[in-house]
Amino acid sequence: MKIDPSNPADLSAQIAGAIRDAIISGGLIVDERLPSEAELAEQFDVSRPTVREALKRLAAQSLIRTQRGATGGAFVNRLSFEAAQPQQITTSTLLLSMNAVSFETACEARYALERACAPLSAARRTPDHLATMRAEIHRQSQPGLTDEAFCASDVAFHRALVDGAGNPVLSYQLAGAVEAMQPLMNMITFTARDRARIIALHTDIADAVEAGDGPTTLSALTALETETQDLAHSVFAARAARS
Amino acid sequence: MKIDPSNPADLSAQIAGAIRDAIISGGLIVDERLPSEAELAEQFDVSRPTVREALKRLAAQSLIRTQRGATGGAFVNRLSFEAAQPQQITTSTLLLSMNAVSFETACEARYALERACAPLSAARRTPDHLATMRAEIHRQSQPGLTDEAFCASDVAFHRALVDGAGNPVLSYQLAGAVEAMQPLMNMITFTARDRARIIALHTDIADAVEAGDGPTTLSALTALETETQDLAHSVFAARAARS
DNA sequence: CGGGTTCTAATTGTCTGGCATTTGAATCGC
DNA sequence: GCGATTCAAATGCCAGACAATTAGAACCCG
Repeated sequence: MKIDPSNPADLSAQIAGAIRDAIISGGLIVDERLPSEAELAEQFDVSRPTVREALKRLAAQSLIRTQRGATGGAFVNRLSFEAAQPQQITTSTLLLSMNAVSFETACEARYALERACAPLSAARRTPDHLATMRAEIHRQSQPGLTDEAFCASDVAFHRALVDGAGNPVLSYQLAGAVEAMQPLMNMITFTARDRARIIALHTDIADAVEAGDGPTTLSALTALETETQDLAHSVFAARAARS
Repeated sequence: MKIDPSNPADLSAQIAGAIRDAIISGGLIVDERLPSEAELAEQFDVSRPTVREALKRLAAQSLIRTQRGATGGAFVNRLSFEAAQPQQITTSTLLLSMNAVSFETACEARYALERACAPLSAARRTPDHLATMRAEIHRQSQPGLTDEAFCASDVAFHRALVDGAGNPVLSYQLAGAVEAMQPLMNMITFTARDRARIIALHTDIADAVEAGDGPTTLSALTALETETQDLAHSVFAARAARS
């Protein structure tokens, strides 16, 4: 692991990159302890604060964790799906909000990905997943629910559907796509009739999943996408006309 | 933006979190300049190195960029899909390598997601995407290609397919799933006959995409998944028997 | 008056040295 | 032997300073 002092890039970035490469390539294995900050400083011929900045960069990506005390130090983290999801969600949310992605594009992506999970979920979902879906449908039908709460329940419903596929890779990827849509969905006001339609389609999906019927799940999801797109279209059109 | 000195968490982590929240909530907008390190140190009542550690954490997530000089400082980054992809790929790769995800699970997720893009790609791909796919097929048929190069070309082919959908959200999400599979694919040795089968299926996919035929693209993709799974199964079985 | 040059101030990047805090382990007393 | 104490190692944090970079202001000269 070497760095180039004449490189215009920050030393801390170079050091972080070197350590990251070592982790990715397998040179450093999970739970292995890195040299102490003082030792790293000597190895790379930089000061301790510079090493610390590099370690903070890695900590921000959950690649390492630090522990104080006698046997403390920096340790290579086992990157778990649970730990990676919040980061994934944050990044996805910011990507949508900062890049003027249209509702249409985001919605299309989300439903396309969900349809990828639907047949698997219909085949493998546990009773738990199904119970979560039913519970969220019930919550959505409560009167007096705010639009935000309705959207949050919608997200929970769809995440249960995705998790039902029993594939952690899919759950991880979809978490970003599904959660990132929430701020966009929150821009929509749902009338009672809109909610009733959505709840009916959710029920169709839950029924199809319960029956293990992949194709019906797919068509219900597609109907829900159409419904959502139409709803968003009319809401945005009305808003544009009013202003 | 406030921090709690008695909080057991690192001050730099708290500060980074406070600034991150400000960015997510819209309190700080794209390209806005943050206060200088000295000013932030005063605001949060910490030292400059601590502020710097916080800023490095944010820089590691591409949330800010820094610039030296008179009008320099830290600026809120516009998180672009291009900038986010390498991070997404790194994380996905580590998730697979560190969590003993089976080839089967990863492969299933990848092809499920790809199938989500396939109909869209068949409908919208530009001549560029098609040309890339054909070029990669051609490369794959070159004799003397190493297994690594073959896999890399395979990834490029599939990324072109995904990008053909013309949906940046999908491309972003899929980049992680497709690229992360490469290390797993590299564990497989491809015989000439294996390659010929894969190339034939790639050609089927390219033909279907060129014809704008979504269903055929789907079935070709499914055939490719089956082929890949069978291949991996036999390779791993042979390896297990030998040892 | 215009254009190029120099100067200056602001800001980040880095270093030195130090102290505080935490925490496991060794040591000592019983 | 066992518990309490001490110790040492490591991270967390701070103060101050200097170097490097950069944009703009001031200045000089034709």
